[in-house]
Amino acid sequence: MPTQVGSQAVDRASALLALIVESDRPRSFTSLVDELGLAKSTTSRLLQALERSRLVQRDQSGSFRPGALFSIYAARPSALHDLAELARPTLTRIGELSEETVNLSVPRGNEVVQIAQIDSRYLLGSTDWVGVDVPATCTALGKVLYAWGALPLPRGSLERRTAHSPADRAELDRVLSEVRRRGWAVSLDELEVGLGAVAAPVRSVDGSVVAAVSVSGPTTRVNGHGITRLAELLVSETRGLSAQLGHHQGREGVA
Amino acid sequence: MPTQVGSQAVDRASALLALIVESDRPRSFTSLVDELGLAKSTTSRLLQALERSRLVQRDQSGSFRPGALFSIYAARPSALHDLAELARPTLTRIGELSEETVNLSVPRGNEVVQIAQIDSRYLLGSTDWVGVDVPATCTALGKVLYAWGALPLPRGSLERRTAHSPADRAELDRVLSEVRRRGWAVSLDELEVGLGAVAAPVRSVDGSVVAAVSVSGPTTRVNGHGITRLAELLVSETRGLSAQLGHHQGREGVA
DNA sequence: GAAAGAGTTCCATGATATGGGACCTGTGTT
DNA sequence: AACACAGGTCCCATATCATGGAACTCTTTC
Repeated sequence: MPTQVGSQAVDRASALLALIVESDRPRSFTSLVDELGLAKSTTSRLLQALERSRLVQRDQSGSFRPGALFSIYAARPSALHDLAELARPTLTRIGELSEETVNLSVPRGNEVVQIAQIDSRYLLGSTDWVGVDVPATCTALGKVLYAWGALPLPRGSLERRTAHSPADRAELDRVLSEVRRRGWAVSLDELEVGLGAVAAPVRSVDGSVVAAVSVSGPTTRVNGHGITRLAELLVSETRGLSAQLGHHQGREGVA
Repeated sequence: MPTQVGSQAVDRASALLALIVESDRPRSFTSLVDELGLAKSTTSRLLQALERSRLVQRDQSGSFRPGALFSIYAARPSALHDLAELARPTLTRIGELSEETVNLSVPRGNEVVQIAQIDSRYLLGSTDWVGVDVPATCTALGKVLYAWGALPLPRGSLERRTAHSPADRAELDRVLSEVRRRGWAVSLDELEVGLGAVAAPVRSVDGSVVAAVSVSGPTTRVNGHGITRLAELLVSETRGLSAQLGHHQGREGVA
């Protein structure tokens, strides 16, 4: 099972590029040589080619970072949608296994933005469904994003929707540290009586939380034992998704 | 001046990739073949290699889009900083030519976030300086982002800081359409008496405005004739920056 | 049902990537 | 100062690997 027939040079260059993109800090020439085991001369030539095409660039110290083409891509308004595309298989799987509604959200400013939803296994349309101004402290997704600092904590008093919504800052802090401890968040009757949700974090290379995935449904189904089952499903699936984003277990970030 | 000595295959693959990343929408196999003039077989092989490495992916219809590695990169919290890195030469040049403070901002949520600043030609530290809760309608940067829909228009009545700040929605609308007409925005004594600024938009591949660059200083220097000079400088420099992001003149987007 | 279109696979050919080693350059060591 | 060493680039003969034409498959169109 050697390299597929076809394009050795391109495969090697791509491997270099992947290494550079997936690590969270610039890579030195030597570390790349060591990791891929290629000849120095070959590595040097390939990197020069990648540099010429703006796929990598060198920082002041000569280490390699993702190049301008990546910035160009990241500046596209649609870049986040493509994250949804990447997550699609995971979301679909969660939807099939749980038979509930699944959401993928990212923080934007002080708000939680939904970028994908699976509802009885159909992925919703193309436009972002911005959270209809729901108080994020009452949602499982919001709690996850708050818990790991992906979203700035709300200032002032908390907006509540039901008697179960977190009442004040002290209660919220308690809830969030519980979320961090367990690794997932839950929201029962907090946004609306009869509505329940469980959510887990998606992490990036450097361990920071960049998104959250939730499963939600009526509390007739989302309750007691069901919650544990859903949480386990979510945690294992989001762990896989995080790995796709280059996250390595055990790098849980500082926050 | 044929292809540099070294790596034909990698250069060609990179050219393909650049084409895919810099275009606004998925590219069909044939359009890529036509544009680069490579043999179908070669193109096919190279694309397969890129696909294998997650640098490109096919959508349902078989067209090519940037692959998961790009999403991985875009999900990094630092992705926007890298935009600043890309813009650095441009900002520095503006700083040297204008001898005033230069800022690069992007919209995030409902706010304007500064991601780079040049002050008497020094680039500021690493942390984002979030706009200290300044009402964006009183700033040149804010006006640019509002004018082309990069930032959702504020709801309710406008916060004012001086007698020159836009007073109401009607005035703001008038100002914004003027901004669109001219291609740049100005703010004089609107945020603080004695403070003046000029700003111009940075556009992405699809023509949408993704960022803004401003020059600001005391109205003793930023005034009358000086403003026109600064605006011309800004417009020509941001046009160059937009081109680096893949924007082509004449695609000014729909908004 | 034929024909055009889109894309992949095959294969002989030689152009092109390869890696060893020379070479350069900057940095710390005696 | 002279020296050693690591990090990196350049050069070049070799043969491996990419190349493009053509054959082939699958799908869409008329």
